Amino acid sequence: MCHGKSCHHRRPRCPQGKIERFIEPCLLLLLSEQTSHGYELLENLEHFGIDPRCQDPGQVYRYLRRMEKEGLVVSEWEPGESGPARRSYRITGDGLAFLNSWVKTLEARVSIINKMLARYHKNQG
Amino acid sequence: MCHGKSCHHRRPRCPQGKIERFIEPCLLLLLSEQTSHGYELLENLEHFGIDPRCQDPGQVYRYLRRMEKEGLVVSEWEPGESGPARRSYRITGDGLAFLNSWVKTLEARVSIINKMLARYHKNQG
DNA sequence: TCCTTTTATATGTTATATACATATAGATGA
DNA sequence: TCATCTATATGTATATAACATATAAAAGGA
Repeated sequence: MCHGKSCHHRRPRCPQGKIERFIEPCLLLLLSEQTSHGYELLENLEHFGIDPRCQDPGQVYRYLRRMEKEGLVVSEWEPGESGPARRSYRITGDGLAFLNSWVKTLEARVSIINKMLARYHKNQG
Repeated sequence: MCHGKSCHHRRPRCPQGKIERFIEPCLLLLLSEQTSHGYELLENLEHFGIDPRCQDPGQVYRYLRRMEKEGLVVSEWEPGESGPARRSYRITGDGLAFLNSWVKTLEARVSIINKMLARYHKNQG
């Protein structure tokens, strides 16, 4: 993954049109499947089509800490199997409920974008 | 529409998950269909499922001015049929091209969100 | 042993975007 | 004349994302 000091990759400039706070429901979904820690979650965001090089690692850690403060997840330190200790996160009941409401929001968003795209394509056709 | 001083409607608190700068492609799409002015565009955003009470009118005018500065649209003052003068906007070639690239971006976003939603629903099923 | 890389977490600062509030003014009609 | 509708615009605060950097344990090679 190379986020270390020696890595000089530049994250590509990511274009507009991001979904605000989208990594939040993604993290909650991953945690609804199994407990995990920041670094692993960062890698697994890739499964959602989020280029990990596009993703600011700092943001992931900040979201996790915030979600814990809000009671959506809980964490505890855990010795690393190989490597340094990790903060292991587990989703709570509130977290699951919040994920459900996020899903409704996202479905509404998709429907709005699709309405716009349909109108665009109708004009072209 | 009641945006006047005497209107005490409060815009409902709109939840997270907005698509960043989404009104920009919506405005460009509307302008690709016909020239229009800010106030009319504001009302027509409703057709995209955007609650006009959720939409800050000031944002619409700011986006129009910015897009003009960027050469995506051009404007000229026009006497109002009834009511005050309007700034009438027309889309440019650059604006049409930009709309096309926005559409690609939005299609990519939809596919990412759908991937996430599919995974969520698979877990529930 | 020293140095580099990988794994892992965290925060400071700046830039951008949105939300909220308000100012201005011409036209219309009671 | 006074309220309302139409119409455009900007000031400011807050939220979000982007960019940069700090820290440190463990693993492995020279």
